[in-house]
Amino acid sequence: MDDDHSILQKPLSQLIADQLKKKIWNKEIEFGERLLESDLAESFDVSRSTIREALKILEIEELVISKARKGTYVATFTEKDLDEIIELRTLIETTAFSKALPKIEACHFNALEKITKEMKIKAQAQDWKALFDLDVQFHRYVVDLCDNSRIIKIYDSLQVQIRTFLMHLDQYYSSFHSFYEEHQALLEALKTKDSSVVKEKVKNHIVYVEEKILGRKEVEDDKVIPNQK
Amino acid sequence: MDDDHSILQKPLSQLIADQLKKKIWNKEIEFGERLLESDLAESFDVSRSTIREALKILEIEELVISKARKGTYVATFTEKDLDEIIELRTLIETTAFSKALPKIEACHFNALEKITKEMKIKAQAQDWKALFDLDVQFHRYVVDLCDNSRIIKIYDSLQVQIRTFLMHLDQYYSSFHSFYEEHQALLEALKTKDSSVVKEKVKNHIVYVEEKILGRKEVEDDKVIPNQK
DNA sequence: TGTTTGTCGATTGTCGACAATGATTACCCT
DNA sequence: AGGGTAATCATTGTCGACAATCGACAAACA
Repeated sequence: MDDDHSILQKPLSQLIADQLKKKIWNKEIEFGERLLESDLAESFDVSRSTIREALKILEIEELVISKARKGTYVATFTEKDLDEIIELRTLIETTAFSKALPKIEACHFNALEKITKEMKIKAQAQDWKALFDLDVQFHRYVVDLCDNSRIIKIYDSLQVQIRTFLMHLDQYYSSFHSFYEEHQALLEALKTKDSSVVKEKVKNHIVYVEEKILGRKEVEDDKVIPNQK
Repeated sequence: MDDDHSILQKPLSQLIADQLKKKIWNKEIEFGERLLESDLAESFDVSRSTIREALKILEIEELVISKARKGTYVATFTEKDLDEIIELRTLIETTAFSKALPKIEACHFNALEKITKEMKIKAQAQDWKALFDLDVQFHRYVVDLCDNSRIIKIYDSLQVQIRTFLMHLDQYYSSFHSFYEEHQALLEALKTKDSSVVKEKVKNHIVYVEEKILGRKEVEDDKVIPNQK
């Protein structure tokens, strides 16, 4: 439907990769599904080489995995994957926030407050998608101040994976208002300029997201989460 | 070694990628050098498509960076990059070690002790290359127990980058014996099974490596080992 | 009947050629 | 002569075809 035969400034393979990503996010392509190069080439009306490059891009983003001579498949997310992602995100984000702390100026607080206020509006409008975008924006804004490109890159990679996972959930378990309050609290924590306070709040926030958004209860030693449909 | 007209079980592009990696490590290709697809294709006697795939593989490993329509270049390592890598390595490795702690059994300690003893031997033989391999082996062995594939993957990626950097140093500034002692101490720390002790020691160890191996601080009684080749 | 082996189709890997784009040079106009 | 513009050249992006390999099915053998 979206014809991209307009002026292409970006490589075609990149556009294809983006479209494929959207298709995965829109559940037009399921987890674990095999991505057949020839079929994709036909459906996108490009050559297989281009598809190949697009798949390599998605592989870098860890959205697909390809095994030699066995094809490439959309990455699957098990409970274990989710645990890993959350653990890593906690580690990376507490560090990034802590590192960003001394660099935060008034202007940054203003930007963050603007985002938070926008959240309040979208929460009242019950616009989940907008809220999610604002969420990403908020966290990414702070992480970006941490001055370590590798940490930022890892965060982005995690964000893509989280988004992919969220998009595949049938329903979200969060209340709109508490979502806004959470980020308000996060902002307040940042304003204390106290590293340990911030770290604690970030950790707390991620646990909150885990429990509320994903509908998980307390994390016990054994995983007792009925996730299968 | 060089002629790959034997039975290839792996994709040609992967072999090329490996060879390119070696070339970078052997300083046959310098940092920041442009990798011209047509030249590489000719020198490896394969098609440009294959070279392209190989470069994409190296891009995933972050050994090269490619800008659209501007070519791909060998990644450069500035002081800032080194700082970033060390910071990230400290974060990842303290976490991984700490997570691995409860999973370490007697058999693991045996394996680690074996590695450490081997280090002592190689230290006496002043075999730097073997020592370096044992070093990687030691750390990777523990990290592997942390039960988070994403953390392991990040660690591997860092290791590749560190190796790339080290290979380009003209000389090392470490004493062989202290190198062995460091890992012995690391092993002792692990045996305490105390998370904070381990984290502290790992942090300390990485700083040690930074200062000694990379010569960021002057070291009094150590030899300077020329980096052959 | 169960196992091995050979053949075939499907799919990925590799190739060389063409197209699009960026950089460089040569040229023209004032 | 200088600055801007058009021709050119080098290099990456894309293409369609061929080759190598894998998986499945069928045939031969015990």
